[in-house]
Amino acid sequence: MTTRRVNLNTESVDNYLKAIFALGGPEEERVSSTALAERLGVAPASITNMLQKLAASPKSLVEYESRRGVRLSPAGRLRALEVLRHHRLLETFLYEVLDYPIEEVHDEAERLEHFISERFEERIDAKLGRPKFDPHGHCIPALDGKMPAQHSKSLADIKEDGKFIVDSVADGDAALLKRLKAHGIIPGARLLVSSSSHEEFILRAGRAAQAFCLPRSLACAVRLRSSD
Amino acid sequence: MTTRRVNLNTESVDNYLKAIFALGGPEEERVSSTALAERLGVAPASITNMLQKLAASPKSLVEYESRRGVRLSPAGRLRALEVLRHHRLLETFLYEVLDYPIEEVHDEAERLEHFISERFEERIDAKLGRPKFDPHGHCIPALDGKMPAQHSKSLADIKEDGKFIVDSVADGDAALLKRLKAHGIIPGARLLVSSSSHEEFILRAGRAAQAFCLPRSLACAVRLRSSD
DNA sequence: GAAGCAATTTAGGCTTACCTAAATAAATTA
DNA sequence: TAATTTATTTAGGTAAGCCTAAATTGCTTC
Repeated sequence: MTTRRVNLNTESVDNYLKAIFALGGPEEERVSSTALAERLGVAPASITNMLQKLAASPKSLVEYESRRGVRLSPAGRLRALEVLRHHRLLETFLYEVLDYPIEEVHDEAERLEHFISERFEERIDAKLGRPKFDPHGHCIPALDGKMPAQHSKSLADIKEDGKFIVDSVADGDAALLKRLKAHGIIPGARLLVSSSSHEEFILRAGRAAQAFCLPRSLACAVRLRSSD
Repeated sequence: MTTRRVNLNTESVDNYLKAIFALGGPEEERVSSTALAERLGVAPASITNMLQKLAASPKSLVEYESRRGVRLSPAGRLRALEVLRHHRLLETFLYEVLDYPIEEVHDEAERLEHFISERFEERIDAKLGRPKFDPHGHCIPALDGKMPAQHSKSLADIKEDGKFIVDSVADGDAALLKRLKAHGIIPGARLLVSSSSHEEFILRAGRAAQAFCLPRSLACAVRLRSSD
């Protein structure tokens, strides 16, 4: 029989919690092993194993029932938000203070988020003037885990042409991010959206910028809010 | 039989290389397993094990002969210096940009040095104006591993009373560092050294500062150069 | 209601970097 | 030189966090 205890303060556990948080969505629905396996790039069996250990641990971070998926417990949610806070503060810091190009902040933050101290977190937060948003337009959770409600909608859900403000852009795909930036599609920009076909959107930021064709499959990388 | 290959890009290997570099001294003498074990806080058998793997690896980072100690190869030395560069740049950055108290920079840098990218290194180096010394007065190795020769001497080797300039202070012992700072004993300070007994030194920085009694056992934490 | 299928879990392995205990080698002392 | 002490290495083991292959479970669908 396998051991029943885990050390909960590992990079690995943090990544599981982050993934459950992200996949659970705002409704915090149960997340399946398969979805987690895909997200974390790990075999489904490894997921089961880790979830069993996490659930069996005294400090319960997740609620897990065999074959019925996982959810974060309040403690797990708080931890996930702490890591997210680290991540987004780091991204902001790399962008604002160290002049990283936006498409490179994610990977660096992804590595460092696990290793910075509370003091480091506090100091960059102070240095940046307690920012509320990272350079992608994502909001930075407060120390107690609070985040203001989201009022943006995914470009993927836009049904008719119109004018919007870019709320945020996804940080995972560096190449896409670079192209979006090159066309002026950055948080806060005015954006003219027209749907050329079932395949793609045509986007134009400001009037100087060239039009940009974005396949619908990537449309979820851009979130919008109405332009007043 | 144990495996003959190691992944050389691990935090652990970096720490071994750093320790060998530090213990070898400027003459780069062979370092014993016991000394390494003590420095790294690990059982002697674990040292033997790791050294055998390191030595057997194709990319030879160390020269190791059974029961005769280890030395760094040129490649190992370069790697150790890269890590040392990371460490000292980070310390400088935490101190100058993030306003850390000097006694806290070491531990944070010790953790982060393994995870920052070349880009991060370059950016903090640029931000700091390509510094040559860290806040403890230690010189920062160049990208190619070069370091200017040291012209300081340990307080422990001082035989007669006199006036000196504080060259550097050791970074490992936070409590001591804090006390030294409180008495004005920081790199660049003028220092009056008198030897009260076989047990301790009496140190006075500037004339405002209070005298500070430092046990001889800790004297190696302070390095001096002559005051012109 | 049985067959087929996809998702999930169990079982058993591997690697890394540690550990302890026992064996061996080298150095010191009598 | 023989005996003792100390340093080092060998041998065998552990915990994490991953893996693959082989069950198993819980649906669908006929």
